Amino acid sequence: MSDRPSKKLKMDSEAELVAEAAEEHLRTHPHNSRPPTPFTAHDDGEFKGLTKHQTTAEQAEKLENGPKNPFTGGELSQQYFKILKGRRDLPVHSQRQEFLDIFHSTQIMVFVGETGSGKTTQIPQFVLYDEMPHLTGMQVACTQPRRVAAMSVAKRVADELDVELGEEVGYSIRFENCTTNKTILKYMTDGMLLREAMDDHNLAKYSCIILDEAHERTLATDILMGLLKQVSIRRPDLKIIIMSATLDAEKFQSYFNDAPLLAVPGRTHPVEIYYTPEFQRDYLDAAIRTVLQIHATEPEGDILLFLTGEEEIEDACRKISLEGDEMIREQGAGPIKVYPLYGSLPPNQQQKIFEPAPEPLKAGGKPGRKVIVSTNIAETSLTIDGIVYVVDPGFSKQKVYNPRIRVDSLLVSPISKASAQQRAGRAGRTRPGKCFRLYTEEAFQKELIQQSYPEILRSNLASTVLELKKLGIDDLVHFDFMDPPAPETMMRALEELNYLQCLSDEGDLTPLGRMSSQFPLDPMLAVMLIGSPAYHCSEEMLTIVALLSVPNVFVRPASARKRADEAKMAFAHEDGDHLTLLNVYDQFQGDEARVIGLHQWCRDNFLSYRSLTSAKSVRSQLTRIMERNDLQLIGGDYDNPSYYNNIRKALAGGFFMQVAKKKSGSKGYLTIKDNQEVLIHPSTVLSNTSEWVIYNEFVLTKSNYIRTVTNIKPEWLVEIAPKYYNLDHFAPGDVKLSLERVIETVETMKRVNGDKKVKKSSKSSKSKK
DNA sequence: AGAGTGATC
Repeated sequence: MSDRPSKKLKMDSEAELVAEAAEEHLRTHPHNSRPPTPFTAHDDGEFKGLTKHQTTAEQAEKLENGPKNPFTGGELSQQYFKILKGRRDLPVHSQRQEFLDIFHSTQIMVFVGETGSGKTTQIPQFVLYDEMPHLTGMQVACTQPRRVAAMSVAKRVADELDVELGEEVGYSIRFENCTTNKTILKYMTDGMLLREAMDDHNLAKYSCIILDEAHERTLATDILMGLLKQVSIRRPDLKIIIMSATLDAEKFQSYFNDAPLLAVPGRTHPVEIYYTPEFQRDYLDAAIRTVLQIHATEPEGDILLFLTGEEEIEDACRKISLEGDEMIREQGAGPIKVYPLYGSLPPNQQQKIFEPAPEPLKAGGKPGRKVIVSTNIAETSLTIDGIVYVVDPGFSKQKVYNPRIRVDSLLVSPISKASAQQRAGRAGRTRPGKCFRLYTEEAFQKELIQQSYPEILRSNLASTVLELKKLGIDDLVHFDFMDPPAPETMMRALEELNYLQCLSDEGDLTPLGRMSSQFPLDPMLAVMLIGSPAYHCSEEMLTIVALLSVPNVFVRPASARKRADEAKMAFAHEDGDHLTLLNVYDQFQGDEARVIGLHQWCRDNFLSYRSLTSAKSVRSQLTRIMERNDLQLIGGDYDNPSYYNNIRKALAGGFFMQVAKKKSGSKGYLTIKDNQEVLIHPSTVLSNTSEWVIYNEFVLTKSNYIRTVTNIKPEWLVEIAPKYYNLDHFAPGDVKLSLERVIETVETMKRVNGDKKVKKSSKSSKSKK
């Protein structure tokens, strides 16, 4: 508390910065004329006499005790007091004063609260009582990695504060802004806060920003941390809290200039960990045996088994069910019910995991047991109460990005220690549990890495780099990432954005780049969309882009693969998968589907209702952004013979870097520039005769595949992207030779046509067939 | 010839 002269000096410059921030705030929020700090409540409200950043836990608790709602002045309900009692039992409550002391003493703090500590619901409320945003006109934001979490926590906290959801407490997620000008506490997805930051570099409307679940290290969280570190200098009045679930908080502390830490214990039951004595060669088989053994020998309680993917899970479910039935017949075991759980499962089937375990076969008989076989989704996104046994083979599918060949792939890889701990914790939510790890203790100690690699190290960064540029960060090379991505990944992203003309040769944002950054899309797709009015097909391109940014619309259940493939062929377009997607959407929006009912129509045609409806929301969001940017909404004339050609040209305008050429005398293709040998993914509708194709993605599974492909003409490419198709930069080979011939032909045609002058009217000709 | 962990704007 000593006021040394040096500090005094610093205070002065800080005051200047505060004034600057206030000015900026005034510019963007002219209605608010209050200085950001210091602030004492003088009006007759409940907070009268309290000074911001000097309140105590006692004062806050007194206000919480009523009789009036301190934030609205309204009456408090019975329900409120009932919940308040429960809140006071949460582990964080006993450390409220300790929290406030640190909060007051520092601009940035790290808060570690393990499962059950109450951090997500309580800490933001602690902040409210100290920041008094309802009196200062500022807001408190709390970010979550997932939409459902943002929504459900906001609802809970609205109840705890006895206010209507969307009024004082609200949430903001994509497609849904549930806040008003009364909102003082806003739960939001981290991606949403990042979007806001792109238009408001100082996040001027917030007086405190809480990043929750920071340990998950999502791309958005990582960028926000880097951004907030910079904003904290420009806005000394902004408080920042980094919340994490793991004890591995030193990394956050040291990143934020040795920010102080507060750790609060969680409230979970102990979980006993068992390891296998030796390495398991076949983890799938070991997992199934372990589940059955638990069922045969362990007391009542449900089982959660972690596997890596849909097929593996469905397979395991079948086997466990079969063997379980045999155990009932032969050993008199209790009944067993097995449920799969993975992301692409329809919601009604996902819900089934919450059904109670089966009843004993006869009264007083052996208790029934529920077994859930799940992907990582049960590690973070979904919590299931009643799990007592966890079986953890130690693997998950993880995204890996290879910048050299620009390939995203999903690899089955060993999980991290943190993940293993998280999985084990799932057994202790309702009572003490057991976790069976199907690897040795030595492997756990020596082979598992501490934390999973953050997403930023495993992703293509094209959209991230564009976002950073839009955030006003010019010097990306020296941007202070918590974990800096590989230089090669950054270079690839910069290069790609330059070819797309989103960045100039100097690395500055171009008007096209600025516009592209407004779309929640991969820059390639954004550029394609922005360019589409020139080909008279922005309506069609909106549909295609929307469908490319939702999960696959084609459903292919293992039990009906052949019928599903036939259903798909009914939508097929001879020129490829993008046009096939367009056909699907047009029919989804058509009369026949409406008459049958969209759900039924989707079932009949093996299409995902969920994906198609979410594509519809994406499409309307993208349409609004097009309108806002005065981009023409225009659909082609279906009867015009060049209708599909225009769409294919527009596709090439975005995908000109993702092109493959058929290898002569082979079923394979070569990607241009990289000369990677690839196959067209078996899911395509395209026959194997197309010479040149553009592809949506390059995936590495059992082989190198290009997926979602459309047949194009090479002369379009050299016209659309002459810079990229500068052949000096191509390695010698088959592709280069073909391109040289193409360019030669194009040049010749230009020369010949140059004399004749191309007729301008050709575009408007609507010749009917 | 043969196939999708999870999430987000």
